[in-house]
Parts: sequence; C-alpha cells; structure tokens
Amino acid sequence: MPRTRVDTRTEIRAVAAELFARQGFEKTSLREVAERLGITKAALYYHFPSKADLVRGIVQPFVDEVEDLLADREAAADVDARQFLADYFDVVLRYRQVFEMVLRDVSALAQLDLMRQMLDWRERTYALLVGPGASPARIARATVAIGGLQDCATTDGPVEEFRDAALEAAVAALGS
Amino acid sequence: MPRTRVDTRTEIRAVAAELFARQGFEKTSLREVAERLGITKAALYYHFPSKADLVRGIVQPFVDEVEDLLADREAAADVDARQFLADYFDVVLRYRQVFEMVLRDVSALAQLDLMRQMLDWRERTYALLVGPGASPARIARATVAIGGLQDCATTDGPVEEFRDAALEAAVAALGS
DNA sequence: GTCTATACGTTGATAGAC
DNA sequence: GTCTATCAACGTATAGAC
Repeated sequence: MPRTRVDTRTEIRAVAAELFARQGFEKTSLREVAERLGITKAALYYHFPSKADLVRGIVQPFVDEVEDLLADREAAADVDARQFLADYFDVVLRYRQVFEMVLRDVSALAQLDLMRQMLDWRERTYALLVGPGASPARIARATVAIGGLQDCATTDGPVEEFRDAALEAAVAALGS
Repeated sequence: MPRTRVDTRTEIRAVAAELFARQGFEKTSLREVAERLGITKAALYYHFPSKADLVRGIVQPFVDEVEDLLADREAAADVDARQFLADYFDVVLRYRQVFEMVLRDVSALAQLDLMRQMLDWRERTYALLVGPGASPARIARATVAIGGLQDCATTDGPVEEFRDAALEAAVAALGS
C-alpha cells in the first residue's frame, strides 16, 4: 500500500526545509528527515538522488527570483539604484529563512552550482549599481550597500521596523 | 625518535589553518591534515582533544583582538563612531583569512562558544555606534555599516584600494 | 611524552529483494 | 515505492608500544 500520504516528495521537502532552517544543512542528517516521516533513508533516496538535490529544490525558487530581477534590470536602459536596492532587499526578505540557511552553510553549498551563481550575482549587482568597470572605490561602496542590506535581512524582528531605515542607509552608503 | 620536527603542535596548526582557509572547516578531514604531515589521525588526537579545539586555536587570536577593542571602547567616556568603524575594520582585514573561514562554516562553528560570542559582538558594536536601547531604525543603520564593512573584507584585491572608500560608505550609512 | 593500531558509531550513498 | 543490507569515510576514543 502506497501509504496514507498525498505526495511524499512534497512532504520530504517540507520537513527537510524546516529542519535545514532550524539547525542548518550540514547538521541535519537524512536519517533525521526520514525518521520524522516514518520512512527509511533509502526511501528518501528514491525521491531525491542526493542530499544536495534536496537542498537545491528548496533554494531554487529564491535563486530564480533574484535571477529574474537581475535580468530585468540588465535589460533596462538605465537603472534607478535606490529602486534596485529596494527590490533586491524585498526578495531577500521574502526568502529570509532560506537566505539565512544558505549563509550558515556556505562551504557546504559551495559544491552545488548555487554558490558559483551567487558569486556571479555580486558582480552583476555591482555593475548595476555603479556601472561596469567602476573604480575599486565605487565597487567598495556598492559592496557596503548590498552587504549591509543582506546583513539586515539576517537580524530578527518585524521587517517593517527596519526596512526603510536599512534602505536609507544603503542608499547613503552608495553615495552620489 | 621524536621525528625531525621542531614543534608538531605548531605544524599541525599551520597545516590545518591552510586547509581550513582553502576548503572550509567541515570539508577538511583530520585524515587529510594528518596525511600531509606524515602522521596518523590518532597522533593528531594526542595534540588536540578534538577537531573543534584545533579550529579554536586558530580563531582565538582574532577573537581576542576584537574582544580587546570592544572592551577598550566600552570603557571610554565617548566613542568616535568613525574611528571605531576604522579600528574594527582593520582588525577584520588583518585576520581576513580566518574571518572568511568563520563565515563559510557558521553552522559548524556554532557549536563552539565562538558563535555565541560573535552574536554578542553584534549587540555590543550596535551599542557603541548608536547607543544602548536605540530605535530599530538606528540599529538598522548600524547593521548596514558593520555588515557592509564585513562584506568588503571578504572580497578579493589589495586592501589599500578599497579600505578608505569602504569606511567612507560605512560612515555615510550610519548617518548623522 | 609521542605515536601506532584498532575499533566504535554515524554519515551520505548504493544494490537488490519485495 | 519502500524495505534490508551494506559500503567507505568521517570524528572520536582507547590500549599499548617505544
């Protein structure tokens, strides 16, 4: 009997996402995920070819949204830096839990293509904010702006309380 | 014969530090460290009671310097925010390699007291920059300033090229 | 005091039976 | 689709040679 479960694949992802968010990717074993679902590790491996694929599926929606945002602005004639910072910040805030998980296990997720992609983002956001081939000084300002916002996203507390102030600070960091 | 080695303990730390910096804490096995030194895993365990102790010894000097800086400013009558940001930035830059390693394996290092201590830093730097019990908006600005600087420290390239600009950006983020 | 040999439990992953 | 059994590699631990 196929067990009283709607969609095992989906349930695995849900349980894994919760555990990953709470205790990190590396510190969560597949045995733990399987046990919570009442199945064995081997059954997990039927649905997902590896632990990496499991996390990939969880992070992918976030990656896709950022990718869409970047592609959109890169296609635009000119970019409003403030608006771009705001939009990027909002995407990160929306995927706050996933974002924190990624930051906590950078070296573990580095083996996935995920990390290569995220380092790519860095270059592209800098180019959008201060233009391609900008001076190291201008790039440093863009780094403070983006890095500062990201750091804000990993702090606790309701978003409304700090969103506008953080954005203001990032714009100020970027300079004229 | 005690082997043709000056100080095994020191050599272990040196090799481990290099491997940790290059491929992260979790992705470096003790077997790998031992093999590179021509000894066995068990010999490692004679010198260091655990893998955690090994990394602790590597990170400790960095932790101590930040702790000293914080204690110094907390004892001062008033704090020059710009000067504090500069001093903190310089410590992080000096321990750049260690700092990057820590950031890459946050969840792995969380079990050490290290992470509790670093979260503590966050509160204390905010208090130094915008005063204790500041509004969420002010704290957000301090977060962008500190977080932005930290992000700059993990980028490649010679320090002199971006140090001043990054500092300028952080001061601007902090606001009046 | 310094190290080797050996083993324990857990991890991610695979093979094959039902 | 799920199981049992098994794998190598990992961090950890202890006993004992020198």
